[in-house]
Amino acid sequence: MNYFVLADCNNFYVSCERVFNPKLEGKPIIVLSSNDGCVVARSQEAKKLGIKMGEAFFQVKDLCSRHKVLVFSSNYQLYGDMSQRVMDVLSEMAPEIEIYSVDEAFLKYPGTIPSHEMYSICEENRRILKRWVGIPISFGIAPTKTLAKVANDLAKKNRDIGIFNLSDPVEREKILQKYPIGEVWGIGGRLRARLQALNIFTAGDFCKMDPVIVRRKFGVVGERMLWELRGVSCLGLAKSAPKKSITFSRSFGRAVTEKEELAEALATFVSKACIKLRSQKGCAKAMYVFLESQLSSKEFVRQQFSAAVDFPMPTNDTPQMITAAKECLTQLFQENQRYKKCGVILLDIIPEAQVAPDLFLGGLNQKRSHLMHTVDAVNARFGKQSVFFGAMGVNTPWTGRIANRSGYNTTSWNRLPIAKTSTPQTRVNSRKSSTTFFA
DNA sequence: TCTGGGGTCCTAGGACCC
DNA sequence: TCTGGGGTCCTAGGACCC
Repeated sequence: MNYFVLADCNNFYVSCERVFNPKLEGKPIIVLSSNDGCVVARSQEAKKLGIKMGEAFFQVKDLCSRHKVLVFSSNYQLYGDMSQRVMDVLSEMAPEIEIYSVDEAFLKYPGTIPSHEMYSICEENRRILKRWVGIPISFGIAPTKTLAKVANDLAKKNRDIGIFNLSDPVEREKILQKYPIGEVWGIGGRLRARLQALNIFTAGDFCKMDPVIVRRKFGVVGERMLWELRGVSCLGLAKSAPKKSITFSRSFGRAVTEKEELAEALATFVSKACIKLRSQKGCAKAMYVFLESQLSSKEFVRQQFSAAVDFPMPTNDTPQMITAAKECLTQLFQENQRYKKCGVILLDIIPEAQVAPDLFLGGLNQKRSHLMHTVDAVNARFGKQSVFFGAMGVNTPWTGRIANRSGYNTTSWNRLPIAKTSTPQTRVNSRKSSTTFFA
């Protein structure tokens, strides 16, 4: 038996904002999604005010201004960079690691370590991460990944300690008996409803079910969940694998009606998706292009139009894909539509090395491939979009709202925080904080 | 006025093959 | 009269995750 430990950063995006602006400690803070659409992260103080995850911002705006909630637009460059730092440190700490999301990782330790010692290891890891990176983190310890998720959830409920050990089977049984089934990792709204209809309300109830029946009613996924909750590990650490599909899409800041603007947006998304594709040394066999328009301003209903292209040879060539995306746009575009969003998805991605030369088309175009890699190298060295394709346009009138974005404290020399030494205590201030109070 | 963005896995059913 | 059986691949859709 091994230990699975789920390390999960507390209120990650909020914590990232706080690292470079300590004045934010103890204040209610929320971070919004792209386009300042809805709430994607909340500090404890904001949670206490009743602001829900995923709630539309305009619906809580008044509440925010009444309680002086600090509102940030999302700053993915900052969060991505901070995530990298956290994961680097965690990788040093554990024998094995699976980076599960931007703010979570599963760690695996050998079962020979005594349970109480696992606890001490996590205490130490927590202390180091806070000190080295500045991000508070919680640990859940258990014999399976699903139980580690439960343990982490319990750790978060007592964040001063921030660690919960669910290794002891007797104690575990008592806890699972009270743990709502809908909170279990892998149980969404639909499955919860189906389980409740069978009088299964807690993880403990579920554990008592017959595996054969669970298999029949809920498939392999259900049965796996059952054994995991019973303490039998079915899910190992996933190896980091190249993406099988890459999506790039955005909602617009306003309705877009011009075909040219859509073409520029699509070219931009294709270009970004291709950079990601080449960075994992992949080629896509197909591309899917979609546009979304709003049916009416009263109801939140969107209509989607899509087209797909199969490439004669798998490719990662940006100009070729931009051309293909433009052809899709021509098929899809309708005058007098008010488009709110568009995007591209690169599909059926295979490793570059596996692209078989075609009898008639030949192999990958070496010259073009070299050009693409040179463009990527220039942009990596001199900053994003030092070189870009004309088709992407320069005005980007379609970009979304980002009213309150913090600085690029970790990724731009011009935005480094300044340490003031004139005051008795050294304080770190962000030079150009665009934080605003809604007052 | 205003509601994000990016993924994965599994299953069922149809097409097709021998 | 009587119409097999087994396998693979592909796709769409469902469900879930952060």
